[in-house]
Amino acid sequence: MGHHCCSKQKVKRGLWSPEEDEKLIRHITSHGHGCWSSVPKLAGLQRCGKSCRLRWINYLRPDLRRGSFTEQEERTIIDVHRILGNRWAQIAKHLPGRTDNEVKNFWNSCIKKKLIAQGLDPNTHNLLIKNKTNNSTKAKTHHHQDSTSVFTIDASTNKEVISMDHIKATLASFSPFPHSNNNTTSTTCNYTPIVPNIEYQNPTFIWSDQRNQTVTTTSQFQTSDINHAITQNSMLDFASCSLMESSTNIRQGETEYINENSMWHGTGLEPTTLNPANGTEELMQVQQEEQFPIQTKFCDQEDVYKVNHDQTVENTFDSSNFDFDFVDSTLVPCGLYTSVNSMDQISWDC
DNA sequence: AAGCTATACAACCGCCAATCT
DNA sequence: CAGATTGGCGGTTGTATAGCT
Repeated sequence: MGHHCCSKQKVKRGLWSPEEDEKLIRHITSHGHGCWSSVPKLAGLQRCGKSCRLRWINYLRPDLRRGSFTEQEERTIIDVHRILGNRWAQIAKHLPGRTDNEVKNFWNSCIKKKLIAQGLDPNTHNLLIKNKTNNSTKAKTHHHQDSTSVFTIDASTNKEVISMDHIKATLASFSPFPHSNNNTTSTTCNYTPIVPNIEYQNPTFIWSDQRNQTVTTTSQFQTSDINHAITQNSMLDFASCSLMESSTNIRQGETEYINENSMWHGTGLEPTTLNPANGTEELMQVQQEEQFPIQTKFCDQEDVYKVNHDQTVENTFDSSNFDFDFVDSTLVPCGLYTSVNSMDQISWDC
C-alpha cells in the first residue's frame, strides 16, 4: 500500500539505481526539493515523493557522514538513548552527518546486542534482573500523557503538572522515615545519599554509590541539552528534597557533562538539617517525625524553585526550553512513577 | 561450489501532526 | 471548519553480502 502522494501513480519500489540517484541529486542540487510530492515528476523519476525524500535524507545528502560509527558516536548514542529513549531523530541530532535511520539500524543491529550481552535492558539501561522484577511495561514510556506518566494535563489551566504524590510515594519507598501528611514544618532538609555498596555497570560509565566520587558520562551534549541536564538534576534533586547545587557539572561554552551522581540522591536517603546557627549539616533524628520540607530551594544556575508542600508552584523555566518528554523519560527509568492521584502538584506553563 | 544462516542497512509502512485548500 | 495533503517519525520488512558448513 502506497502513501497518499504515490497512490495514484505507478511507482517503482525497492533499491535505487545509480541513474535514479543521479537524477535526484541533479534535480535537488539545481532546484532544491521544494514540495517533495512534485519532485519525482520534475526529476523524471518513477518514484513517490516520499521515497525521494527518504533517499535524499538518508543517503544522498552531501553532508552525510558515511562509514562505521566511532566509539565516541556509540557512547553518545547510548548516553542520549538513556535519556530520550527511541527518539532516533533526536538522537541523530547529536551526531552530525548521521541520520535517524542510520542510528536506529546501528542500535538495533549492534548496540542493543552489546547491552543485552552485558546484562542491561536496552530499553531502560537498567540491569535485566532488576527490570524483570519491575516488569518492562513501563520501559518504553516516553510520552508524558501516558497512563504511567508522572505528568498529567490540568484541564482548567492547560498546564502540564507533575503529581507531588508521585514524588512522595517514591520518596516514601526510599525514605527510612514513615510518611506523614503533616505539612507544618519549616525545616529545610538536605538529604545525603546513603546507598548500598553496589555498582551498576554500563557500557559507557559506572554508576558508583561511593559518596564524593564524581562519575560523569563522557558524551558531549549540545547546548539545547543543557536545559535538559539542568532539568534532570533539578527534578531528581527535587524528588529527594536536596540542595545539591554541586550536582550539576555543566558549563556553558565547554563540553557539558551530566553528573549521573545526582541520580543517587533519590535513593537511600539520609536526612540532615541545616543548622542556621553555624550553617553546618546535622543528622536528623531518625525517630523524629518525618517532614517534607515546606520550603526547598533548588539552585540550578538561574533557576530557583520554592516549593510549598500541598501547593501548586510554578517554576521559572522558559517553557520553550522545557522538554517534558525528557523529564518524563528520565523520571520513569529512575522509578519515579506511581499511580496517578494528584492532590499536590507542581505545575508550570506549557 | 552450493546452500544455509546471520548480519547490516536500505527502504517501506503506517501513523500522526501541521498545513493547506 | 472539515477534509486532503504533506512532512516527519518510529517500527518493520526486504535484500545484499559475508561467513560458515
